[in-house]
Amino acid sequence: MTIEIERMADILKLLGDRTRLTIMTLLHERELCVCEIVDFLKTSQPNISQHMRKLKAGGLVTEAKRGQWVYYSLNTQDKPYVGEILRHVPSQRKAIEQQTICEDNNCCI
Amino acid sequence: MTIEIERMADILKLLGDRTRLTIMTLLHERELCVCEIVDFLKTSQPNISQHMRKLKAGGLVTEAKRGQWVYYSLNTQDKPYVGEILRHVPSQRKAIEQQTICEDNNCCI
DNA sequence: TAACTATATAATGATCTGATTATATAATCA
DNA sequence: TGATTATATAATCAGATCATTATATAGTTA
Repeated sequence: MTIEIERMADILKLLGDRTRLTIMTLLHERELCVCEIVDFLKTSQPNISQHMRKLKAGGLVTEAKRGQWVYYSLNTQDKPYVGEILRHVPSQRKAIEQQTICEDNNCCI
Repeated sequence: MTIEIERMADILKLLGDRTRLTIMTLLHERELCVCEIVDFLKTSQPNISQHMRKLKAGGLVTEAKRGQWVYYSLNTQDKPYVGEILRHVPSQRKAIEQQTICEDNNCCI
């Protein structure tokens, strides 16, 4: 029981960071590769990579390698409260659609 | 919009700590005074006091002074996802009932 | 094979955080 | 009023966290 609280606190801590919460909200719309997330968040690739590693270690996302790209998607079926949280975060859909992903460096083409 | 994500991340960060998440779960059962929380969590009074200050600053709890005691209760009506989270934390009700609150120092009598 | 692209890892450093110890404030009680 | 109880605040510190810079790995393409 105590262990479960600890585990939940760890998950909430992962969500309690602006960058990671935004990433999770983006992934709530659709699967994305690292370079898309980098483009969207206007931060460095290693920064995103480190955050993805934490999210993966926490079991919140899964990865799928395709060619030279690594696609991340949500893995939160077993944590209904995470879905509930993401449903309450302002959607990033419009922002995603408006942005021509990878327009600068033409990644993921 | 971005501001709202920031705000949500701040709230989730508050919940992303074992001590505070347990406090919130206790308060989800009923209003409690500081000394009861101290007794339950087996930690120091200043430690709880600091956490309560953070929770209050984050708008997650409200306080009510009665005599020399300060009672805290949840203030999450406007944050439905917080209630959703707390509903998924293992209940502390039995633990609360089992424990004779303040049995050692007879506080809150 | 060499150059290029996408991603991961490592090292570093500034900042933040949680807990402790000591002290202050404020209400109650004898 | 003085002692006691409940709570808050301040100072300190070790450890965690986030971002950056530099470098490594691995797949792709010319």
